[in-house]
Amino acid sequence: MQWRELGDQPCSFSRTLAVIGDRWSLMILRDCFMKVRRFDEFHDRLGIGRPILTDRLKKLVDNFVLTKVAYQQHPIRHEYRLTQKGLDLYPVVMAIVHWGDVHMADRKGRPLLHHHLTCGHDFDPVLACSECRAEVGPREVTIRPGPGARNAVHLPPAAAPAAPRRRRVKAA
Amino acid sequence: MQWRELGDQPCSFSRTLAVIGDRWSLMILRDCFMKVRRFDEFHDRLGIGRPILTDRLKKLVDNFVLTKVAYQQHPIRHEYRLTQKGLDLYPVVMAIVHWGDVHMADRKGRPLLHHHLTCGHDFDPVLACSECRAEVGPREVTIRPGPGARNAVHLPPAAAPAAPRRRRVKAA
DNA sequence: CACGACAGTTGTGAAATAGAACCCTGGCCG
DNA sequence: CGGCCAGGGTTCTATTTCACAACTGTCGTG
Repeated sequence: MQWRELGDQPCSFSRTLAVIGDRWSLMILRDCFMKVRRFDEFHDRLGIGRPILTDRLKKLVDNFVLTKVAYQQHPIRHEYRLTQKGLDLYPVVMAIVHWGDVHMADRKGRPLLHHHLTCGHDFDPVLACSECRAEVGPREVTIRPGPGARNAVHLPPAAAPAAPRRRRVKAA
Repeated sequence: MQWRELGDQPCSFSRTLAVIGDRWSLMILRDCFMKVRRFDEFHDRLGIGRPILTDRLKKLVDNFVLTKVAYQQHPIRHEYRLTQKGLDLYPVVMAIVHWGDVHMADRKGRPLLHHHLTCGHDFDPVLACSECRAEVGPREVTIRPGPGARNAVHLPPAAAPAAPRRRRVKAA
């Protein structure tokens, strides 16, 4: 399977990866949330090759995650800003950062602290249920096909009992 | 910058990407959360080349995201299971899925629904503050260096006022 | 009018990938 | 007891993508 086929799957995860699922797109987005906006600034901070940066920025703009805004005429210069669609990636970025904080920090601790202006505390991002606000873990969730399901390929065995695990151990 | 250098940066985001930041690792993880465990099952569902699958599974095992468990002797066969470190990636996966649900679903709607067993409702994952439980958006958060910071490279201009944006428009 | 800032484009060689084919272990089947 | 099958890989090659360096072009300024 190639990159471009990913976006055609009936799976929100694949479709998202088709847009932001490569190393540089995600690094660019991280910087976007840190108020980085200009080509050279991305280039300097990321240590990325210019052609790749051009390509990724273009893809993100084409997918409406970023938008190009002129910040001056003479010569015309643009900066890249997050759209609402891009801003909505904040939970993804925060979840990734938090996992790194917990599992990949060195002895000295996490490189950054996040401060919640609304409540005034340093905080960790938590995955919560939109209905009951409790923290949600993988064990407390089941999935079933939604209106956009096209087939059962992406459902787990538990939700698709028609395809039981055929193990060839002793029985069967 | 190459892949392997990513993990050395003083940035939780980069370090996380060094472990899970490629297309196939993330797709494998998605399937892990859907109870997929075996080599051939990953292979069939993902449409991935066997050599790449071998490589990615090995990397995930080396990074303690997955662990290899024998499920039978004679011949010995293993399955891949999420470790706690791997299970902790649930918020990342859910955040990605949710973004896809909101922004990449086709007319028919989202392919999967998530049901929270604890409260009994279908739900959306929400990024909440660990301290006040309110939903958190990018505008309500500031960041500052933590104990593991090595330099200011990864801080935004707002948090590193020593490096003001030098724009060369009219003034300056 | 040379120089520097910004924002790219064009090359070229090095690395990663896709896809098919092959290998190994050990049951099971006739 | 020879062949076949399943599971889980490894080897091989052609293609794609990437990294890195150099070059282009527009202005504005000294």
